[in-house]
Amino acid sequence: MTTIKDVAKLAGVSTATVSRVMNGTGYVNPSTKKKVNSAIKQLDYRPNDVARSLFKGKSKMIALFVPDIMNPFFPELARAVEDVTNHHGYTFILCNTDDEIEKEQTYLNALQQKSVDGIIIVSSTITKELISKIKIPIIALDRIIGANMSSVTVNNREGAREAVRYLKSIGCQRIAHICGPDHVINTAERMKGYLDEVKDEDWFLSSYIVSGEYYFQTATQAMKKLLTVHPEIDGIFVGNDLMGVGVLKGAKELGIRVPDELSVIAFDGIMLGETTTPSLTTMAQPIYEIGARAAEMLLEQINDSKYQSKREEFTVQLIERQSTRKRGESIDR
Amino acid sequence: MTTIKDVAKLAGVSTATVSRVMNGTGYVNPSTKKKVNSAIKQLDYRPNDVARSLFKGKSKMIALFVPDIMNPFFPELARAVEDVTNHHGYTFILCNTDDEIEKEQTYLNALQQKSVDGIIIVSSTITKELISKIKIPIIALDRIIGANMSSVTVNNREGAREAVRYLKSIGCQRIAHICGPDHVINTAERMKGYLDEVKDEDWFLSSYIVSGEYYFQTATQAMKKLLTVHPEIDGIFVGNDLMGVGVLKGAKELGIRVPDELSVIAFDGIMLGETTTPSLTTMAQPIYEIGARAAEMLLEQINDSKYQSKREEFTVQLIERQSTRKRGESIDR
DNA sequence: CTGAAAGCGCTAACAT
DNA sequence: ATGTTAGCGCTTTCAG
Repeated sequence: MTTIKDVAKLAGVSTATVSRVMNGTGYVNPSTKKKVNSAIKQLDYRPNDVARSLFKGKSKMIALFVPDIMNPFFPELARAVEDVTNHHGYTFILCNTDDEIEKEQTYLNALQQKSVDGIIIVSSTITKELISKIKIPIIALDRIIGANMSSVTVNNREGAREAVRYLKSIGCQRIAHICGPDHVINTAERMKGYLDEVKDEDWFLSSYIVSGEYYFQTATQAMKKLLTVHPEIDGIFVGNDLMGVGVLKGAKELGIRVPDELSVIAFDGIMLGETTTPSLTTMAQPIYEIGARAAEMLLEQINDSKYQSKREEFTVQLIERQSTRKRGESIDR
Repeated sequence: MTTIKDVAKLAGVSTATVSRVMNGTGYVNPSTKKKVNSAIKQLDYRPNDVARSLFKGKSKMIALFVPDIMNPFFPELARAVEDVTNHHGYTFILCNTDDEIEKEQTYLNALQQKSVDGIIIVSSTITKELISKIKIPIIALDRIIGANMSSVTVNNREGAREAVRYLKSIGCQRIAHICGPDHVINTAERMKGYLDEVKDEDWFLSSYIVSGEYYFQTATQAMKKLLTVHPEIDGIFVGNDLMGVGVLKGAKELGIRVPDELSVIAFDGIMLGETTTPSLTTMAQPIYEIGARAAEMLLEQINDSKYQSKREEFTVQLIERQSTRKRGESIDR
């Protein structure tokens, strides 16, 4: 490996000078600068980032924690974070935590020991105590963690309300909800939104709410059980798209026609929802934007000593596709 | 940040001794070991990995290059690599290259400067020259890169043949192929397999082969155009599952019933293929296994100075689902 | 404008 | 069995 010394020797200057031209710090005579640059080129020299990191205590790396990389929502999010961070010269590290606090703990330690500059976290299990022990900048994404840390989220509750209102507006009379896992804050928020709209309806039953655990297969099962017990259900608001697709699958298996007999709306707006037939109506999050915004905020926090933590909330947007239709409207396919 | 010096001071020993107990190298008196360990605990000391890396020239990090993180195949693969590497105490870095050689180049440099210990690469664009400049261990995954580097792949050609033979065996008379992008070696292999089985059939036309570029939407378009021009087609072998789902979508839009009028088989075996209705018959790769195996090989190569490069090929397996059915068989749904 | 030298935190000879 | 010391490759005072 060629080092700064080799360059210095070849250019006939000191290592300090080489460092100066590399970093553009301090004055250096144009002619020596030329010599140095040509030496660098000649040797195809690249500075050792590890040595740099050791000196600076920074690594030019940032990490993203996601609970489930197999849920397409997270690759889309990761993609955004990666784009932004790369663009600013950072190396991006993706960590899959399975929403297990032990894995989060392990990653947190490992990354800290590597002088990672900042972390974006999607987590429901991580605790404030754990975070407070970490001195590096952290941003919460998709789910608020608490404490006074910055976060980027969407209006889950209002989005859920909108979804349910939409179902009502197209004539659904019995609306159920397939929710996510208990411990996820989004689950609670979206459920609140659902309840806001249905709890005073005379048809509402608490057994209209079942959990699909944010998994495809679990949602299929849950949906089938639900519709078997409650065949009167004609609309379902599903907690995320992955489960929404599971519900579509369950309907097919039950011989229930979507959207003719049952309207389904979900949440997230991932590409998966466009692949099915019928395609999935959904409350779409601006996935790329929130990922990108979180990355930008993290970079601000890293580079600005007097950064103030803030919470930003984005709005979800209804995307009507084929899994919902006004009651009684004709089938034109 | 607490350093080894702090620990040494508190324990009343030298930093060398602390280092020795941490690493379990050399002799150290049980009683001093105790003192050191308690000092470590008391200070909640964690060694600085950057300093370690600088000294050792190794970072305990390994990276995986994938061409498209939005294709669910790659998260599944990444998951496997991550599991294995974490299990061995390595930090895992996922790099999305978009199959662009510039991004690969950039990542390669960045990672090398960070003393990354090894890289697993899924790439069609990377060149032998680029690789040969890198001195760190590299393994090719999913696609052979050439040179004499280790690789983990599947029997694409034979798998493709099997897929087409299966289509024939259930009575398909006109079998088309939606292939991936030109530059991907898998595309070529799978196409060869297809051609092996159909090129001598009197019905075969070269216009039965169209590209879906490994994208969902492109495949949908390609499929619709194909079936419009060639309505006689009754079987399609699709280059991967993502496109397979696109083909299913296209069929729905065209009003072609799958599998009654058209049988569709794809390649990969990702979870996405189970989410659709009909679910997708496919030649399933052992995704997790090949990812895990590549990771293991990389670790071998990192730790074994006399490692011999090798190529391992796994077998794909037919998974019959709902997108294929024997001609003339009754519909029981 | 440039060089000498200290030091980031750790490990591995080399002494003792 | 333990301490001393010389780096790993880089950056940044501090001199000149």
